[in-house]
Amino acid sequence: MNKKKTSLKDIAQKAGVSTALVSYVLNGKEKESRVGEEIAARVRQIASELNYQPNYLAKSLRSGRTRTLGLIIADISNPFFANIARIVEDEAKKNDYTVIIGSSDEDADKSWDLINVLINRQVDGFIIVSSEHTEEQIQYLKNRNIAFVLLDRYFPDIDTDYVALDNYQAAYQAGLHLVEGGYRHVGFVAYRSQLFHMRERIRGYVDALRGSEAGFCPEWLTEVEFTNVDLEVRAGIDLMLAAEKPIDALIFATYRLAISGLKYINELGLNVPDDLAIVSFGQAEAFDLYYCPVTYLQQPMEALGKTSVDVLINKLKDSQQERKQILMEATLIARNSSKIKVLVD
Amino acid sequence: MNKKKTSLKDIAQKAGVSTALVSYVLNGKEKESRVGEEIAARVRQIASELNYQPNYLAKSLRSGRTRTLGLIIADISNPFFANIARIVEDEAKKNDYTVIIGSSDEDADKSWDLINVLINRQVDGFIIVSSEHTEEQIQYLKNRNIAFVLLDRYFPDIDTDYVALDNYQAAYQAGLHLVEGGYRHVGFVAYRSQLFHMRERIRGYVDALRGSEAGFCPEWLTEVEFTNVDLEVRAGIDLMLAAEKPIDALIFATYRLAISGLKYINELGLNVPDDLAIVSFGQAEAFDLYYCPVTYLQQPMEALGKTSVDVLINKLKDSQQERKQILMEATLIARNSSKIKVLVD
DNA sequence: GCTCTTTGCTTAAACGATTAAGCAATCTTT
DNA sequence: AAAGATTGCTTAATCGTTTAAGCAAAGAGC
Repeated sequence: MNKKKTSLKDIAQKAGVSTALVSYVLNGKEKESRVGEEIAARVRQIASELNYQPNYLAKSLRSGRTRTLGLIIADISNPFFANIARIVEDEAKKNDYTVIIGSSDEDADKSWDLINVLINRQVDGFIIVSSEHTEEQIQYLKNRNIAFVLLDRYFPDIDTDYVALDNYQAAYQAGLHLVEGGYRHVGFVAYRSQLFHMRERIRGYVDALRGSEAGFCPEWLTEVEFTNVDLEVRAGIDLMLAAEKPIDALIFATYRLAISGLKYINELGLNVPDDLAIVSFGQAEAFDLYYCPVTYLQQPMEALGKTSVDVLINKLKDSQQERKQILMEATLIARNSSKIKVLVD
Repeated sequence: MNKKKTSLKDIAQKAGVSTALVSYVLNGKEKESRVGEEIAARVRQIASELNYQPNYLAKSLRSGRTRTLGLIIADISNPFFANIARIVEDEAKKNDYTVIIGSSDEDADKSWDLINVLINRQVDGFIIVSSEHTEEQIQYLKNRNIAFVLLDRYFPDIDTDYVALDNYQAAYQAGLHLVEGGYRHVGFVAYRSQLFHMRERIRGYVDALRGSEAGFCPEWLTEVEFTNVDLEVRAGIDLMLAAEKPIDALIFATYRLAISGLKYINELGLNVPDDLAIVSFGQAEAFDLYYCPVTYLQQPMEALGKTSVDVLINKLKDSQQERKQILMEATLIARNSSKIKVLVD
């Protein structure tokens, strides 16, 4: 029943030496500090007897580094972020870092809160999936000289390190895939957001359609609020189906949107892909279970997560590191939901 | 460009007072410590000018409490745990606690590592979803007098606080539901594990069938390894379908198993529920997307997560708290995958 | 035998906060 | 006016570690 944690002092007392000596021994600095062999052995012996575990608080206070990273995401219960979080956790652990995760719910105020709490807890650096209207926060971190790297989303107008997807090419690829598969009226469901990654996805989609025979029609683009996904997705799909030129294919800009939309398409009794072809961003087990496996844009999750950690840790080691602005490509995994259309005419 | 963080000392210097005074003021102890009004105002003024943010490391080192909880789960990328994690995070934050999450991958060694890392980081207490063969770790925490509460899984032979599901009644309920729906040969896919919650699920299922006309047949029970889910689920389903009395309904003991199993059932071209009825533990968006909405056992996630945090925090406030051993009930959400069978004979 | 180096340890400051104890100066009381 | 109480602050110890600096004893060099 060890009531109290054992400290350096306890070991020092029991060994009849100073805490400095114990510290040297337990940190493997015996050589540099010329510690006697027998005494070193005895210290180690006593340390293990007392089951000594160093207090990281004290270490950190002294060293000024906590070996802790803050990870700010929208919502850990969203599978995309949960996956990212797991990869970040593992990569951090490999480098002896611990991660503290915070969910911002895409809310700028909550994001501020999280950043402040984590700064107070002295994290060494941040990995941030930015929410809308958080440019100010990013600027603040830059000014305060706090290390961070943006993940998945970045601000083109702020010079920062980032690791993200090439969203334009991903969306373009999705649009092209459908057009080449014989679909002419391709809809797109996105979030109503000024976040660059979302604008890029929309831009990629629009460009792909503009390059097609049928062109792009604004009626085919639906933008929904973060806070009211289910209702607005339904309304959007209704509109796109009732348009002058009704859509025969639909791209979802995120996994969440796809889940919501596919449920509704089920309810409507529409047949995928005959009535409506589907492509979605982000992989998900759910897509495998769908009666018609869903074509999706596979993001290099592992690479995104690992790279962001590595970029950050390198920056912590050497603050003079050059800017790292990394874009990765998505891979389109074609399945039945977007199979080549058999033309009737 | 504040290069350095501002500390109490900086404020004290600028105000021409001692750090003690500053500490009293900023902690609202002016009354008890009889601090002059103007000087208090000045200190506050300077603190906000310098954008003072207290160093939690120092606070914690002094107070012996970090206001940090460790949450140990199997895998944050599993939606069940991700959900739990989010709820725990929110409830903790309400009480001014921060959570550090660690994924053990159901591996006892990794679990030990996590516990040790978090102890070194001086977390105030743990919320633990135990992996198999971690009884020793739990006993260690008890002996060291470290606060913790078990979540979702517990060990009947170790006296601890816990918050979990009544797994026996949940599985029993699932079995009964299918039997009453006219299914006679009900299979069960579980993990091969000595973990009590899994044994209870199996026991509940077996008892439900034993109480039915057709009784229970060992061939209908498949247990698969954590590490080889996909292959063993397939093999198990093959066996249960080829049994002397082939199954006409199937219960999955977890969400992961269901995803794996449903994929295979799709591949086999079996029709749910006509060829095979389905009930699964755990809700998931994926179940909504399935062509035939899946009947599932809804766990009171919110209550589980919140209660575990509350139990732990109460224990931290008052270590003499009595044992809290809380079992919650699952709700069966009946959908088409288990609809009442139209008997042919 | 005297200085110089090396060996093997200790002392003490520092990280940033909290807080019990102490000490003048002023105010109250009788 | 003397004693006691109150006010408004400071001093210094403390939490557990690290690490530069110091110091005594032993060994080396001449």
